[in-house]
Amino acid sequence: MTDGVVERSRPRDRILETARDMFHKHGIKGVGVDAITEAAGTNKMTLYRHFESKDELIVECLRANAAKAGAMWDAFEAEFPGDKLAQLHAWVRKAAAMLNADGRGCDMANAAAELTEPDHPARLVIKELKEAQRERLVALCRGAGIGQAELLADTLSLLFEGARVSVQTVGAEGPSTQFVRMAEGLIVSFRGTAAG
Amino acid sequence: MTDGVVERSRPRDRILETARDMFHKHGIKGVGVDAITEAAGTNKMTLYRHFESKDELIVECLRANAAKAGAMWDAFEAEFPGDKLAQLHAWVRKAAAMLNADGRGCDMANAAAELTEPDHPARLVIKELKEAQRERLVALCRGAGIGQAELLADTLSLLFEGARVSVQTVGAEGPSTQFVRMAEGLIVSFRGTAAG
DNA sequence: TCTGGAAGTTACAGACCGGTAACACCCTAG
DNA sequence: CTAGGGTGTTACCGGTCTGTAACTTCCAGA
Repeated sequence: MTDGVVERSRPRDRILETARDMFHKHGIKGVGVDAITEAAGTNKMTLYRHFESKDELIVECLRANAAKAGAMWDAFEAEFPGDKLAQLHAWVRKAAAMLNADGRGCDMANAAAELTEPDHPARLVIKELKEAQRERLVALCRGAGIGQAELLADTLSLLFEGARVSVQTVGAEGPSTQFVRMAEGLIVSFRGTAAG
Repeated sequence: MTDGVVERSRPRDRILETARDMFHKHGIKGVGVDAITEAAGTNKMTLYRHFESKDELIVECLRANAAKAGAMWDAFEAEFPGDKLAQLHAWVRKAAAMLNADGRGCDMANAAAELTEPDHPARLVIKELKEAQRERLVALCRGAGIGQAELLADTLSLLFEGARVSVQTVGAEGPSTQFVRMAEGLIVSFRGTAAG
């Protein structure tokens, strides 16, 4: 499992990585700090030497997720330099792959569902990342020469978000199976009305 | 607040209604049975006389949500008898209204995010309701004379689901503002290719 | 070799959790 | 009037939660 992480790395990194994994699988309120530290091969005191509270650990985990997502966008640019349309199609493929990865939805969305306090520190991070992802998608659509770039980006964004919660509720054999078809169809449709 | 509910009704009904409200606002794991019974103007013993466990209470709350959703569909049929296309547009309007109701997403989806155990009794109820809703939407699309009824229903379904999590993460001023425009556009587009 | 800081260990505090036992009460149906 | 079921009250159980204190161990760098 996470033994590879446990083996050789700093306790802080092991805790962060283990917490990300366990929060993803079991939810935030479904995992205690004791369970995290034990799975990370360390102990609670060490956790509290590196993170001042569980809430801060949660925030750091979400930030780590954001960083990973950012790397994904960079990979699109690296694979298809300058070709924004190709990058957009790469995003569709990547999104579809995420749907089949496991039955769990987006960590950000799940965290938002669990952390209901309006002033919880995690909510700001969640909003920031989601807005950043939206801007990335808008930039791709605009760069691909699509007229109503914002509308297409928002539509694709909602579709993907919906597909992720769909796999979490009815499973991978539900409406989410049509995601690629929907997304590609929308891109074609929006490209056809580029002058709009 | 819920005082209207507390005033004159059976303890079981008060508990159920109060639990629905509190689960919706604060999440399932964010509310204890003590808080529910206190808000419902009763006590824990009475709760456990009517529900054998918190899990059963959760399931009953979700079933009550399902019943309420069913009533919504019936209202569409009552308002536009036989006119499936009008009912479909009514669904779009109703969905948009839900987005602006409060910052919380779908109770079913949120519950699925929180209750990660694969054999949790609530997961079955969630899946059943989501599938029932999908069938209702497919029936509406088919009845409206749309060729690819399943595809349109799934697309609208994912859009709505995505919009609900979007308001929960970035707020009501995010991509979800475009929901009606997207949905109406899709309906027009699918009607245009009815022969498909 | 010595030292200082990071990490591990054990125990604990205080709160909350879901769930139960025992008992007093009240209100309605007969 | 009386009997009984639904309800309220109090106290409690065992477990888990976040977070802390005090102490020991280890290891790298000077």
